[in-house]
Amino acid sequence: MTSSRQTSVRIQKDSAKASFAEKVRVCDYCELRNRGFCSRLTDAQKAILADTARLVTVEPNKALFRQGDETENIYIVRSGLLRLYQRHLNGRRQVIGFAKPGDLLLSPLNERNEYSADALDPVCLCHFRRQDFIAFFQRDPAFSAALAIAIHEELMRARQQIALLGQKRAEPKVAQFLLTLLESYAWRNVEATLVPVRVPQADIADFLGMTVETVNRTLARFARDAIISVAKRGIDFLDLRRLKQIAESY
Amino acid sequence: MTSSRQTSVRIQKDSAKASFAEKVRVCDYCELRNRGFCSRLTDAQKAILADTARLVTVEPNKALFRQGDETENIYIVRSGLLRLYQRHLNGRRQVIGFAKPGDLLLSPLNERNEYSADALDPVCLCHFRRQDFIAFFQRDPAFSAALAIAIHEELMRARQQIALLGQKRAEPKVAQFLLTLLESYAWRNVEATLVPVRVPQADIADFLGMTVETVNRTLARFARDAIISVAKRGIDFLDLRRLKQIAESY
DNA sequence: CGTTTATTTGAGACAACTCAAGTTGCGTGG
DNA sequence: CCACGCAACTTGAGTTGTCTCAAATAAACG
Repeated sequence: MTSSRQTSVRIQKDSAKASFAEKVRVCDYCELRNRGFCSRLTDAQKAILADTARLVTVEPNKALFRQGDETENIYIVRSGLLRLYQRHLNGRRQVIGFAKPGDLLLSPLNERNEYSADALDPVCLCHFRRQDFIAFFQRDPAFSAALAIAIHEELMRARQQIALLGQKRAEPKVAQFLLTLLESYAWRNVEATLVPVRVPQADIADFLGMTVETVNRTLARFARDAIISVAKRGIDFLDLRRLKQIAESY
Repeated sequence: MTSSRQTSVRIQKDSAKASFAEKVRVCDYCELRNRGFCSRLTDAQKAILADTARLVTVEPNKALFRQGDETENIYIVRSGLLRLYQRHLNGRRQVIGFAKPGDLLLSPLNERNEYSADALDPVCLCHFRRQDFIAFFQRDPAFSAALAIAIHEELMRARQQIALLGQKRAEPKVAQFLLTLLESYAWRNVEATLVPVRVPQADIADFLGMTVETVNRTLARFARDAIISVAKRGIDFLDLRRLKQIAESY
């Protein structure tokens, strides 16, 4: 169980004051314009959204927002990785996922945050006032369709995790988790075999519903068998074929 | 693992041939007009939907549709209970939920069914051609908003299940499952303490990621401790307070 | 009434958990 | 620059809950 951390978000004012044309250019430069949620929007829609967008950065291990707080903002991740988690009545922490570039955080359909989010590494995000988002949502049918699709994709990811948690043995769980993690970094380079962040083992444990010790021993076994290699900067995938085998083993 | 069952759906022609006014009346009589997905629609929207709606019934233990097939229809459950499940590469079956009256089955956003559905008891549903649904979806922004909300609710239910599966011990899992099941029958009568269907233990096991034997032993323990009482017709809840205690125990 | 399917029970194995102790890495302050 | 403290990671030993395998009811179905 992690102790509660202080929220620390830095808003970049320059972006807030930029002219319309400049803001559109911010989107132009963004490598995500054709990835994730943004890719579903037309240029016109992007321009309108950019008009109300602000940039924020979050330092590693700091909170972006907390479960239960009023949902003031909706976020789109530009870079970095965040852990998303819920806390349950008995105090147990359930990590519900990891947000990567292109992901939409929080839904305008909720008044309060369904989950907390903290940064695992330096994170940069666009954010929008929920009210603006709702207004846009009600005005533009194509936009609400895009949102429906985004939520639907999140639903399918949640189902993936259900399949993962339904597994009984530790090795397939960890293997599948590692593969999913790699996938989320492979959208640029198909041959990528490096995940460039260190995901705390405690987070993996709370994601997969196991103890830290078991996660650790499983990772150690994978490392000993030269399937992966864990370094300070992240995880190297040495034997993808074998890892996939393990992931699919019952 | 259940053997594959034959799809057997009976379409009620009389409804298909009913006049516009009569169809609206079908909605009027439906006790679900203010529950679930339908409750989010205006009378005008309901009338348009009813225009393309057909009624179907499914016998117990028969399939309504199968994972991977082309999504021709979208369904709304009127009565009965269905199990929804996916089959994974290794052959494992993951029950992803149980559909109750008012629930929307399948998304027009998918070309193919994400999951299979079979009836646990006699089931009656409204169904719509996916194409009609999409057309409506694109034409009416308020309708796509309603759909987004429906998908979002499904997402939150999926997160509930994630929390459930994240649990390590068997008793809290089964207890929480039972409470959720009861809840889905308590929308009319708050004091309801009876679930009037027999959910096969194999389905519970594949839902919770445990074996039939463990599910059985856990249920037996609950019954021995007079927390529940399992009969042919369903489950009686004798000690809700105790069950909630167990559900929240770590 | 025989055949199939679902539930129940037992005994034993084993994987994951608990508890406890050590190690490593890293930032802070002397 | 080193000493210190804290948090994350690692390792070991022992326990236990769940799974596996096997077999005996009990129900459902034609």
